[in-house]
Amino acid sequence: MFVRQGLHDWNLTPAEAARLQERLAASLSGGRLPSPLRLVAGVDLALSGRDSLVAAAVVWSPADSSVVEVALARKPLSFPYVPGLLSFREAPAALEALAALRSEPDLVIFDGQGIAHPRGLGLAAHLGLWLEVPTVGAAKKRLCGAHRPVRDRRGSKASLFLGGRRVGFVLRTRPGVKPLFVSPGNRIGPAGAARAVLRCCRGFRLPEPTRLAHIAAAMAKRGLSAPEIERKLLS
DNA sequence: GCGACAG
DNA sequence: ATCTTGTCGC
Repeated sequence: MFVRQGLHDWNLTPAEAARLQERLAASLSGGRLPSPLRLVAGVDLALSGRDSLVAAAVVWSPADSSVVEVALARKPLSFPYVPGLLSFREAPAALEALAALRSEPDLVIFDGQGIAHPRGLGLAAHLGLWLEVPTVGAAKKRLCGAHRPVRDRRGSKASLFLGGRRVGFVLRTRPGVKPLFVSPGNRIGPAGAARAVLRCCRGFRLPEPTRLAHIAAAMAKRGLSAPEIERKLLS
């Protein structure tokens, strides 16, 4: 899919990275949920060995719940894991995998926060600046923000507030399991982000695009080749 | 100083 | 995230 180039460098110090986030957050925009939603991409990464990351991008079709395409990318680790600076660690590999996709998804879901971030620029929001389609963050844990309890029914949600502003929703994608922290990345709003994620859920806690990307990344980590992984996911 | 802290 | 055994439930 189309990915912008050269917005800024990734090899920065933690202090520089935090300052850059505050500056970039100002360029984020809202928007409506694309309709129809034909193809949705999901991205997830896994540690490959002790010094590299493998990113997996899976394109999925909501219409028939089928996998359309899988792309992988492996990059050496160049940034430590620091809460709040996750994008600087995962973005290079994630962007490379997305750029390798032949199809053009209408939306991309990431395993992490969108604008529900201390400086308003979580993984999905940051990466959204390189893409021309809406991005959504669907994290398994809370990074920041406060919310009311969420009822135990599929689709139930509670607004996630940060600094007096609603930055997303805590969404129950499935009864009996912990809710997801959904927040818009770029080119979409909180409601659209939550609707998109719920629309991609098929009985599991995680939306299919991200769930499948997680499986693909885990297989790549174990040494399986891209063709083998795609073959297994397509079946 | 004491918690909280995406993956 | 990753390290790890058994265990509860459909």
